[in-house]
Amino acid sequence: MSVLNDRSLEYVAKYFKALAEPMRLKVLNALRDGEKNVGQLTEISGCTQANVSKHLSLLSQYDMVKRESRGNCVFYSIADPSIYELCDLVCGQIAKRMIAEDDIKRMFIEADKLQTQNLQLIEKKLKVG
Amino acid sequence: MSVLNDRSLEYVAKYFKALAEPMRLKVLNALRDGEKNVGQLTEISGCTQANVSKHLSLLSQYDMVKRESRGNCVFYSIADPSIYELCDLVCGQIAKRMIAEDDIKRMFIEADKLQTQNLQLIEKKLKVG
DNA sequence: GCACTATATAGCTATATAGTTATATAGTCA
DNA sequence: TGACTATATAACTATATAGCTATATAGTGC
Repeated sequence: MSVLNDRSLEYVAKYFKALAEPMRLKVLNALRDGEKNVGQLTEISGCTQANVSKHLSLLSQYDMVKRESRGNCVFYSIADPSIYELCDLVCGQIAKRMIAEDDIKRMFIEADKLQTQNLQLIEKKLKVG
Repeated sequence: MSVLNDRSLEYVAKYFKALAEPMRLKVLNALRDGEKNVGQLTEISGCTQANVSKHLSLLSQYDMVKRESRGNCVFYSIADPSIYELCDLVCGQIAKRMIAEDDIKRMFIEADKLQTQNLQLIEKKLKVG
């Protein structure tokens, strides 16, 4: 990075920007266990198909995902596994930051499991109360 | 990343977003060789002092930089060296992408040197013409 | 106290883009 | 061909923020 000029910095920044949207991370995350078509990704992401298409278009612009149309479906898969390295580095950093922050620490350790347990607890309390 | 819920994805996205601005990358890059005060960083970045302060504030919010005031100066330094790991990973990816793209390939190899040479060539031509 | 320097913040404008709905495009199958 | 499905794009709105200028805050030295 020491020899990067302004134009290169812009390029690196744009690459990070591609990873700086929760919805795109969600899509990338969904592709961890193999290719999926736009319809599947739309269902997983919970937003509109148009929006997913737009995000996928941007991700493929940066060669992060690979596009392959079969029949009248289009399948996307991870083209650049180093994306996950990036994400894991960030997660590690964030986790470290959170050691002292009890209220959000839980986010990273089996967060979804805890969520489910909490929901069950709330349901129980509602039944009792 | 596989167990991250929506809230966590937002958090990771925000972290990437902090790195997704050329000016902030420039500041972080300037801190590679040790701490600098706001005045120095203002000079290096080439933008207003107010803007630099705002970027530094955001970077310290994510524990990327460390703030230390001495006298009536405030010195900033890198708090989290893994930022450079991230940047290098991205640079590696981008460099790989560019092998086939001749027009922007030069960006990464002694880009600044080439820029200087070009400027000198232009100056020469202007003197001749 | 006052003058001076360094940094941070407030208020503003301009721009980028995530999300939407509606529509266009491309493939399949009758 | 036409009806249908899947994906991409167009046009728009709302929001976030990078940048600016002006001002506030905090430290130093008289």
